[in-house]
Order: sequence, then C-alpha cells, then structure tokens
Amino acid sequence: MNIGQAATASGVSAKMIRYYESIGLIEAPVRTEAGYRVYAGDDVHTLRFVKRARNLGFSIEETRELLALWRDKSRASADVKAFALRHIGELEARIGELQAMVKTLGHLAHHCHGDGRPDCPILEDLADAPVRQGAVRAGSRGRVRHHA
Amino acid sequence: MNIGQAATASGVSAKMIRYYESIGLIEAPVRTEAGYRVYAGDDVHTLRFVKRARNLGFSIEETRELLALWRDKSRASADVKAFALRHIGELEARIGELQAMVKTLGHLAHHCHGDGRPDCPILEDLADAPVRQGAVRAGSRGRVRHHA
DNA sequence: CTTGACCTTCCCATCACGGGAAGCTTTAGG
DNA sequence: CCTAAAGCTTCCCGTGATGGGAAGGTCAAG
Repeated sequence: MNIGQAATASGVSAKMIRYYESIGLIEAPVRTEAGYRVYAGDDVHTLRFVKRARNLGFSIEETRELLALWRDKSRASADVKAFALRHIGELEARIGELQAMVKTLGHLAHHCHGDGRPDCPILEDLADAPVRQGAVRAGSRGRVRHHA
Repeated sequence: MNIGQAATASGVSAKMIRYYESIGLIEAPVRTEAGYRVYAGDDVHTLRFVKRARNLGFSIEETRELLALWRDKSRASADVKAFALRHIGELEARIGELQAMVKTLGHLAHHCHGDGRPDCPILEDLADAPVRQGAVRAGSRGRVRHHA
C-alpha cells in the first residue's frame, strides 16, 4: 500500500502523513527499493486514530500522548478519562471566551439602528470603551479548522 | 510620545504596533531625527480601537475593514451592523464545532469507568470509529489567544 | 562619561497544514 | 518497446498573529 492509498483509506492527506512521520508522531514505514513508503493495515488504523483525535480538538502533542496511552495496554482507564476531562475543560474555556465575544457584540449590534444613518454604537464603543486589563484571547492549541 | 508609552497607553505591545504599521493597518507615525516613532493621542485612540476589535475576535483584515468604516463618517450604520452580525454568525459556528467536540468527548468519558482497569471506550472509539467524512475543524480566522 | 533604559531593524519560532517545483518510478496504453 | 500520465520523493515557501532575541544606535540620569 503506497502513501496515496493510505491517505485515501485513512482520510489523512499524503502530505500530512509525511509530516506526522517527520515529527515522530507515527513510525517511519518500510520503503521499496525505489524509496516509496509502504503501509500496512495497522498503519492506516493508527492514522485514523490520529485523525479522530485531531477532529476532537486534540493538538498534535496531545495526540502523541493519546497514542502512547493507546499503545500502553496496561494503563489505567482513569488516566485516559482524566486526560479527556481536562481537554473538555479547555474546550469549554474557549467556548466561554467566544460566547463572551458574541455577547458583547450582540449587545452592541442590538443597540445599532441598522439603518441609513451613520451613528453606530458598535464603532463608537470600539473607539471609546475602556481598555480591559486582562482581556483574554485564547490559545491556538486544539484549534479547529474548516474543510477537514 | 515614544512607542513604549503608546504601548502602555493602548495595551498593544510595541512589537505589535510596529507589525500593524508594517502591514499597513495603522499609519506610519512621524519620526524624530534619530528615527524614533512619535505618537499622538489620536494614534493611541486608533490602537485601542484595534485592540478592542481583536478582543472581539475580528481578524486583522476584518479590523482593517472596521477601521475604514470607523473613518468613513458617511457610512450607514446598517453596514456596520451587518458586518457585526456576520461576525457573530462565524463565532457561533466555531462555538458549535467546539460544542460538538465536547459532546462527543463527554459521551466517551461518561462511558469510561475511570478506574484502575485498562479498558477504555475513549481510546477504543478513537481507534475504531468510522472516519467521518466532512469533519470540520474550523479556521484560524478570529481565533483567540491566552495572556492577552 | 558611563550605565541602563529605551529605541531601531532583522531574523527566527510557533502550529498544523497546503502549494508547488524538480526529479524519479511505476503503470497503462498504443 | 516507448511514451505519457499518474504517483512518488524531497525541499522550500506561505499562512496569522504574535513573542523572543540579537546587534546596534540614542537618550536621560547620575
């Protein structure tokens, strides 16, 4: 199985498979004499695992830990659960930040006439509101993309 | 007013002020003979506007548009409102994606014993669940960071 | 006159990819 | 058998919005 087939079978692009190999997330497969990567069913299985972890918002590093837990047949399920719950907490924190933005912006939009006149509390607020001190804009970890 | 004072007064780091200038988001200020940037009160005002727009999850490019709307005294408030509502829609879409992750992961975690035994439906599902086709992982636009 | 705080530009790293070039290999068709 | 296309290889660049830091100039206080 060449990289193209593995990509189709796993849903991970060939580009990403090579990338995951380069950062040591997945193992380097055997090669043909010509240098082509050759994948087995197990490799596709691993790639699907990675893809699903990414879809759940786990970063590459977190996915690496999940893979280690997966391969460690003797780990306690409590460890995995704690990991998952911590991640849920992070996701919820980001949701909270986004909801705060929606709330503020919704508030402003609500007070905007939305007609042909130029007065607009949205821009006025952006221009004049006090600078909030510890304003939070969340990290990139576990972030989410379109067109997966 | 040097860049350091402008940074303190606006809450935008000196590094970012130079960056915003380099991409044409803000205008290049006058310089002293020695090459130091000199800012006026209006510049700080603009920087605060930018910071607040960013805090509300607007990307740099969206912030550029907001600045143009702000400076255009004759624009209709309806234009601004539509812009804000569209952005709210995008934020809500991202919230929805994150909530879907939380839901799935919460489901899995709920079914995990979380004890000393190794069986764990979380990892089992990651390993065996079917590959979802159009899985969505959201874009980087308007993303949010920690430690603002 | 020195020290240290501030400023300047420039380059590098992040994170998780995608695009594309240049060049080799394999496969299918005539 | 030869050719064209598809597929593979590596390598480099760009993304968005920052932070870090080096190397060097400037300014104000002691």
